[in-house]
Amino acid sequence: MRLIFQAAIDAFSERGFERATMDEIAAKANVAKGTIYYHFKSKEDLFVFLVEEGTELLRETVLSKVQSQTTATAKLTTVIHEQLQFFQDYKDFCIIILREAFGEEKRQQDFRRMLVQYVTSIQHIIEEGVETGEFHTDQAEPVAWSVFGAISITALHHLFANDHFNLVSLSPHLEKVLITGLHTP
Amino acid sequence: MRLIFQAAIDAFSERGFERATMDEIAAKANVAKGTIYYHFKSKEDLFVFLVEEGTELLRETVLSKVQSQTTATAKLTTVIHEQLQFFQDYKDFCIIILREAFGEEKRQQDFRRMLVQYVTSIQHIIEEGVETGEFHTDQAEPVAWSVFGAISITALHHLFANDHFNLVSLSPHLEKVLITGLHTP
Amino acid sequence: MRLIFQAAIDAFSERGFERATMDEIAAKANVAKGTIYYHFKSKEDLFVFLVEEGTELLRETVLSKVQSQTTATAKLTTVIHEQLQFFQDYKDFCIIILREAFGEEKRQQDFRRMLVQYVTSIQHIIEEGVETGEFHTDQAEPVAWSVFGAISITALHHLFANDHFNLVSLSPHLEKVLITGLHTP
Amino acid sequence: MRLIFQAAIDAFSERGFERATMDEIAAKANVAKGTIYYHFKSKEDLFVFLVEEGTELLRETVLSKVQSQTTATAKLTTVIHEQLQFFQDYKDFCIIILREAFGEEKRQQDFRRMLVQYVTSIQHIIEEGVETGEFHTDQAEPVAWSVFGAISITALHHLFANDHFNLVSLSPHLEKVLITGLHTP
DNA sequence: AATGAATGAGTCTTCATTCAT
DNA sequence: AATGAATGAAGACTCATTCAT
Repeated sequence: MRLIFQAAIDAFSERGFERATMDEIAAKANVAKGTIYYHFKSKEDLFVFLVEEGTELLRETVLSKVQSQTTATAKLTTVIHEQLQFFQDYKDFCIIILREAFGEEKRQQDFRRMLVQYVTSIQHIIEEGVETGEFHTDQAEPVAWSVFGAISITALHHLFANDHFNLVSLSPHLEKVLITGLHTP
Repeated sequence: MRLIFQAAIDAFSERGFERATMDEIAAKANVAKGTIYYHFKSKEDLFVFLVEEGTELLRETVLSKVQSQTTATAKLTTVIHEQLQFFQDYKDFCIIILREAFGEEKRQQDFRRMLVQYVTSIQHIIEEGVETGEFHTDQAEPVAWSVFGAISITALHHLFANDHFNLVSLSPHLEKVLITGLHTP
Repeated sequence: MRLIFQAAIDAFSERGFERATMDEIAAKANVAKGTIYYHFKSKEDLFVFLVEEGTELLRETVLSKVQSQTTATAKLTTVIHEQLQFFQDYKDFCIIILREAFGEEKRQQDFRRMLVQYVTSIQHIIEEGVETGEFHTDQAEPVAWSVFGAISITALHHLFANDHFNLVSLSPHLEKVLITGLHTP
Repeated sequence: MRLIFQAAIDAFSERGFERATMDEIAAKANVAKGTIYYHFKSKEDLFVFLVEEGTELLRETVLSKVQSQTTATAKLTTVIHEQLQFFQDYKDFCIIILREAFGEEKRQQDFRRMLVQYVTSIQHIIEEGVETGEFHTDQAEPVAWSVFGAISITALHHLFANDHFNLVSLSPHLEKVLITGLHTP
């Protein structure tokens, strides 16, 4: 079961949902193909399960660290840092996120809903910052997506451009852009 | 040819490279399947051609407007505005960009190379701003990707969340995050 | 598996490698098309496997009978007789042999290599006969191919000219030409 | 027209009737595909025309030389020599002969009929030899096919085994086998 | 006479899913 | 619980042939 799970992450991230085959996953997991169907109703089912677990883990991992921070600024800094760390640890999963989150398929809509949950948490941090006077914006939603998009795409680019890049080292530069702003004070 | 081109954009953006079928594209274009193969060597070939044209158009559209600006700040503002406008005009293509830009397939690598060209142009603007003293950062590359990622993902989210959303209205909020910074002055 | 094998021999000999279709073979074998692909990687793979088995069988069948003969003359007579018998028993396969043995495709080269093995065995018999003084020639290779060619083409012609022709009855006439010679003593 | 003819021989011998494409032939002939259809009704038509011309040429070439010989032995020797020479000169065509002469397709039957004409001429020589007392056999037909088969297959083997082999040098060895016989006198 | 863009029927191949064991 | 042989629907691609120019 854990073997199948891991094999699926592997296969889906390496080749995407469509190109990954059940044979491939079975081989990676060292089980017979039928065994996968014993545990999961379908390929889609396996994929959705896996994505659910993944986004859940992302949310928990990042937000648990956030809670111990007091200021909104510190919280947002933590989000940047922890999301980078997560992408580093689960490179494969991070690829899946951006590859399969946009589209009209039911599965993609479900997936987007999970993502929205996560980004909404970021949005709450920003709204909190606005209330405390730390941040300044009147539209927290696009800002939250910008934060998420900036972190994700930057991470993804560096992962593909440079196999063993240390994503966390990007942290200060992302803080610079997203929190301080590019403008010279 | 133009019919095939348009049909392909349609199909690929609606269902992604894998799920879109040549039959589907042929039907949308109102030509026989063989006709597509008369003009393009393969599904992949058609896709690559289409993506090349698209990124080329994105680069030209955005950068032509940028050139008339004098300050780096004005240029970056223009990038944000024009890229949003482009995503609005070519919604379908913008979906393709993020869906198919990351992966190990040759096609995806080619695509990434084109994207890098575009983002490098953004990077140059930022470097220019650092030289003129407008901007402050010592790592223009991740910053450029952050800018691109923030715009793209935010645009994509709003396109899927709200069919007829006016993307350009996001412009000021993205400028706020990316240029001014979230922090209250 | 045996069903597929037999169906393939049938189809390939009836219509040749190119014209025979996997649908046809599947239908003849009474299995789903996918089943063939479960056992063989491709049409080519199936064909090569089948040809390998066939030439192997030809060699074994003919040469096992040859071994019990003592003189080279008796051995060559046996080759003629047994090869005719084999062509009679495996008419379909004998058609394949001459149809697909010459050409530049990899498959045809592989096939030729197998054929060469068989003909080399004939060549050894001739060389043996030369040593014992029974035969007289200084170039055993073309002689061996002549023997093989004479038997094969003659058999093939009679098979096509006359559906139920008894090939083995050709034996004495082939011996006459190939061993005794046409010339009146 | 001559260009198309030559291109077709090229293509058909290189890749066989099925694999050779009209596009390929058109390209080799440096004409548009439509032009071929202006001159020939179909691919089959082109092929049949070409094979007819070829066997016709083979028969004429070989038999014209034969006529000037007086004894049956000399005639048969000439057949061997001239057919080898023909195969040397028209290597490509000789490949086609054996590849496409056996099968149930109408075209293959037509083709076989042409071949039968040629081999019948050989048969007549043998019958003549029997009458003059030069040869000894009571079944001229299989003998004639043996002669044809021995020459053809031996030639074909040497053509594929050795690109620039001089086929005519095989002449004495084939005479040895087919006329004198292998047996030591 | 010659062209070459367009066609669509026909093939190979893949792969998620099922089911008897 | 687990297996893996069998399935067949679906999809990419090929290519002989046509026809308007």
